Amino acid sequence: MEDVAERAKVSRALVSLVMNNSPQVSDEKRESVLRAAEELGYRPNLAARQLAKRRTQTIGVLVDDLRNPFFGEVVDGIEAEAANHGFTALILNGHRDARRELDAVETFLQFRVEGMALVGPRVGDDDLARLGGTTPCVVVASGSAHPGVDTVTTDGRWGAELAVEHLASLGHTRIAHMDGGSNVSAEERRAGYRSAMQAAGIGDFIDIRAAGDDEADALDVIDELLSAADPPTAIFAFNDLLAAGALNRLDDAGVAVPGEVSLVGFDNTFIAALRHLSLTTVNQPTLAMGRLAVETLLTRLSDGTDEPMRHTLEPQLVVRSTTGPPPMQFSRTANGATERS
Amino acid sequence: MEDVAERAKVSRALVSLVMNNSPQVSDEKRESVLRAAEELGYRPNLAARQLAKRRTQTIGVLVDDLRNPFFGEVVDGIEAEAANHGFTALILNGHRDARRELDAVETFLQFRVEGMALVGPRVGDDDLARLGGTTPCVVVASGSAHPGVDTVTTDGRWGAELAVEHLASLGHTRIAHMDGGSNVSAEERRAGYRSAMQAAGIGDFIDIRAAGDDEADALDVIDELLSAADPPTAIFAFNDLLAAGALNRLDDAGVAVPGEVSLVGFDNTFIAALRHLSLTTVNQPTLAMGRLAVETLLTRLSDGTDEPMRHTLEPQLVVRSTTGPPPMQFSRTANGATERS
DNA sequence: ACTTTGAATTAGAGCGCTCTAATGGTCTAT
DNA sequence: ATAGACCATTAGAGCGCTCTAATTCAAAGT
Repeated sequence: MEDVAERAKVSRALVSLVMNNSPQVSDEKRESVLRAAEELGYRPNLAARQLAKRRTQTIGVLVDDLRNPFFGEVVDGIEAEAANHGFTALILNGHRDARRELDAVETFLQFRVEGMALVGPRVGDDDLARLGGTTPCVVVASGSAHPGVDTVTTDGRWGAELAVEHLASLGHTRIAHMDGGSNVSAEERRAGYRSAMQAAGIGDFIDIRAAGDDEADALDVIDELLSAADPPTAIFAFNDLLAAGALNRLDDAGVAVPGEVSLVGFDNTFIAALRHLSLTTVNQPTLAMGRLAVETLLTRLSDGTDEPMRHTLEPQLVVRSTTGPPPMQFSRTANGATERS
Repeated sequence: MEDVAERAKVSRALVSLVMNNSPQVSDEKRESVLRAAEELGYRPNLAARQLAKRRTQTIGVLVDDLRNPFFGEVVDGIEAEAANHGFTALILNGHRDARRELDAVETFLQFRVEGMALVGPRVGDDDLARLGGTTPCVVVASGSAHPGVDTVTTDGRWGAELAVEHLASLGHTRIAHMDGGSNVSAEERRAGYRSAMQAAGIGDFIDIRAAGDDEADALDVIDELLSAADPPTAIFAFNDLLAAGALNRLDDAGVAVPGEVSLVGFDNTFIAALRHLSLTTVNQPTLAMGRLAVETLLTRLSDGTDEPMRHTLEPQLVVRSTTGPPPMQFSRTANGATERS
């Protein structure tokens, strides 16, 4: 910078003004500074700038898993909106592990990011609240009951209800749920599953199996389910990846979908839309979630509100080809009872 | 930091030493500094540290597209290896656009990253070389002919050859290639396709169609291909996503895979492994590529070598269920000519 | 002519840290 | 005792920038 100033025969301060394109610089000087900068290949040092400015114009984005396209889409939304507001998004990977998430957050904090968006985090509520105290922090796609943290989520309970209602309306009664295991948003979907099962009058059949969020997590659970005394005729899976894994295993076992078992996923990632899977699923408006996350952060930055901000978006059932009526011997009779024909 | 020093009744310098856990600090002082830091919730300011240290211990990772799980896997490898060496990986998204990639690189440069890994970049060779001059820079999964840049790739030519050989050995002669369009690695795979076609003695049937790298890019091309005068009996697609899109469209059109048309993808992403797609594809060792990318960067940082480093990894054909012999009327006769029966 | 106004420019302190060289202290060798 | 060696600790400059307040200068007003 020194050099640039010298070459353009101005002061360092003027160079700084030009670099931040301040309006109060004469065109003449601006030109000559820019030229000098160009010639010297000068590029402002972000660390120094941040230090002096005492702000970083940066938000941290923690992603649970880069392999899951769902998160990719959310992050796309966040990045786009952040860029709109002149912020840079720093992406860090949580690797589906609470400890590594905490490390990443620590890194963000040392970077002095102005806000953090945690996309599908696995850290507990108390940790979240502690973090939120330091720096604005919004949890995306994961939900948190803690009053100290802002959230942007799709209504998981509602989404689960949509899935179960859909299955129930097709005539299913034995609807099992492969849940998200330790995943934070798993609880909501479990609750939705339960309430919808009750509401449909088939609460007796509630069957929740601990699974996970990855294709591999589905395998054992499907085996269990198939070998149960009264196997389900429909399965509602925590997410699309899990559903895809389930589909694999069902196929292996020679079980027809939706002929013998119906299957519903969650997220509406592009893999659900692949014609050969054609998975019935619940859509989450990923891009909107990303945008909203950034807006929430910015509001929090300007406002001094104390109350937590909760944005809950509407899920949407996307019916494709993995759901259909249950096989005949399990279909529901007129009086609502289930019996073998 | 001032406050911590005061509270622990030591100098700022000592706090610095503790924070960088220097061995030459007495246990007593170390304890009391750590305690003071804890009590005050002190966290070193990374920007200040980087400025003073004149190094950032950071590498920039530019990803072409966060939605493509292939890139997610490569980035996972990079992050893991970077962490092993005490580096933080800054991830930025190129959004499949050369201009935005350049912006991202500019950001990296301002951050003074010590090295950059460009994963599947679309920027041209000349731009790459210019960047590489400033800061060590390795191109991953994209290839570059320019002597000034290091690369880590899977041999795309070989991979394409494997795909075509496989199809040819099944008896296909009309093998079309849906290429990667403007994608940098598209050229290599085109070349491999060509040479393998020639080698198999079916060079006359070479048919390359400009497509892209996304499911959507496949649609029109498949329509074209199907309505051609002499439609192919096999298609080699630039990547799995494109192949998945092709599968969709073929299904729409009522074309049986592999009954009427065989299909091969590239990358061996998890979607290829999904039983319902069960896509024959060419594997790229993603994790290894990530690790190797970081190693290359580190070597470049320590060594003062001038010559470019090129790591070319071995592709592997993964045969699944989208490939089979061509339909009877197109099968090859004993003398190697193709004719309708 | 002289002040007033305002715009363009600059000097210089300070952001929070690290690093070099200097300082003080303890221990052994002479 | 005294010098030398060695360790833990500290003072203070400096990293590359921004920002406030001060300065300069030209045009306008009286």
